[in-house]
Amino acid sequence: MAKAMRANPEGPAPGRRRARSVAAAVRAPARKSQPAARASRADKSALRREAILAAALEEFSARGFAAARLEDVALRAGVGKGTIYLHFHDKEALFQELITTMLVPFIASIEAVPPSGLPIRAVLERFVDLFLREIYGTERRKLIRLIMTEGPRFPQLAEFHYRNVVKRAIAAMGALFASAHARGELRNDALVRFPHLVAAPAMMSILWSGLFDRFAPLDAAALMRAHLDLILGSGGAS
Amino acid sequence: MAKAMRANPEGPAPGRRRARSVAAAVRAPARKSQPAARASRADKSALRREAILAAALEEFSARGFAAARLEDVALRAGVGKGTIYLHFHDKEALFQELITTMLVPFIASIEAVPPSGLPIRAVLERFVDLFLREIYGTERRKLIRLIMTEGPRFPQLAEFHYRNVVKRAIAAMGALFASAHARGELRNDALVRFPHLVAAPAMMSILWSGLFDRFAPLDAAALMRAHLDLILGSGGAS
DNA sequence: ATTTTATGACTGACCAGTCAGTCATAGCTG
DNA sequence: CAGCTATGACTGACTGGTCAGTCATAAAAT
Repeated sequence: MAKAMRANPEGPAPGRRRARSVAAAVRAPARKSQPAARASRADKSALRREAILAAALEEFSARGFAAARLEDVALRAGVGKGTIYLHFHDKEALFQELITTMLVPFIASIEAVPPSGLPIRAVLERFVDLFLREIYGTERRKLIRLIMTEGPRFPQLAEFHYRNVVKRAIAAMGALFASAHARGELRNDALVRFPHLVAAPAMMSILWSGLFDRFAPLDAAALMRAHLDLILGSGGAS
Repeated sequence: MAKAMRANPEGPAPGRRRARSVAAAVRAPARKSQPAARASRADKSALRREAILAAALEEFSARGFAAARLEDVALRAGVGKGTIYLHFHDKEALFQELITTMLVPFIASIEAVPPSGLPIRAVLERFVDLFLREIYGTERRKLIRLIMTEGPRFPQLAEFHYRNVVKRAIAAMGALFASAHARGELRNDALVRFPHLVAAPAMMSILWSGLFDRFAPLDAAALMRAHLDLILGSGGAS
């Protein structure tokens, strides 16, 4: 009895051997603007940190926070286990920083979108494109899923994400819908009262991709477009 | 260093002492139809099993599969740890049976809903009520969230759930929308092509309740009603 | 008394986090 | 510039604690 226990390994565990050391990549002096400069210690350190974060995203996202092993993270990053602790205080700090630092670049761009006088349809189409290109189509999708699945166990993280992403996005969307509604571009005030609704299919796509894509792939782009048709009442039959 | 590690305990861990033994409840001969009959072994066994399942739902849902401790499940169920192994082969089997047995009663009712000639709006309102009353308003909500969060690590479970719940529900909804569309009750065919869309706000409500309810409660009933207005284009302003 | 069921102390595996030792690099010296 | 030393980034074997699963014993049922 007592077989492994670690649910559904996937990938890394078995015959994996330490990813081709970052050291190799580091040694290559390929710095764009200063071609001749050797990688300094600071450069290498930063590269290692990045490698650890990328590896952590993979492992946490494949196994969940509790079941992910830091040794696997180290292995995947091509560093020793101890190195992780030179960059992060502990497992939880690594997790929190992973979420935080990978999301921060996006926080700025959330409200930076010009709410110009474009028709609501055009604005939403841009958001759909943005979502598909910059989130759904990248490893950021895994990040969002991590927040959704681990959030309940990390209240600080959920709160951070709420205050910095969700709340702002909802406020921005609400304003957008309010003005569109005032201009008579919406059939009713449902979206003004619950701007959340516009994002529901996006969340669903992300969840679906993790759960059912294996045996029932979902065309997220088509789904999102259909959703726009649905809530904005485009062409269509009948 | 090396402090506890178990992220965000909540509830049970500290000074908890074994829930008032089920044995006590079991001993009370309160059987409805056979008032005099002592609780038989089979009855007691079944009660214990139920208690374990209920406790497991609480623990798994609060901590996640990997971090939940079977000793806590036993404590909460008011039984010894060994007793769990009289009813379930191992931790994973307990988890899978939890999901499976608590969902099976619902599987039947999914397709049993009369797709009679009612207007689509009335049918959907019933579904919304059903969802709010039988899922969102009960501990089944935790079950659904568990599937969403642990599903990726338990492919069998995800597949079971897909084949027995999701696929059927989508098929039934699709048929419903197709006939409504044929009768001219829908503006376009978005819902016919992606019946998924009708469920997205329900999924979102469940996720939200686990993540953000603490500091930004969401009125799920109002959200669902607004969603119906939105996709069916009811009264409203403008 | 015998059989069935329940229990919780125990075991072994596992893993987060540590730290003494290694070694590449920065910087100094002649 | 070549050689040498000091530095601290890096490593992985190790420790301590945790927990799934077992099993000898106790309790209950018949």
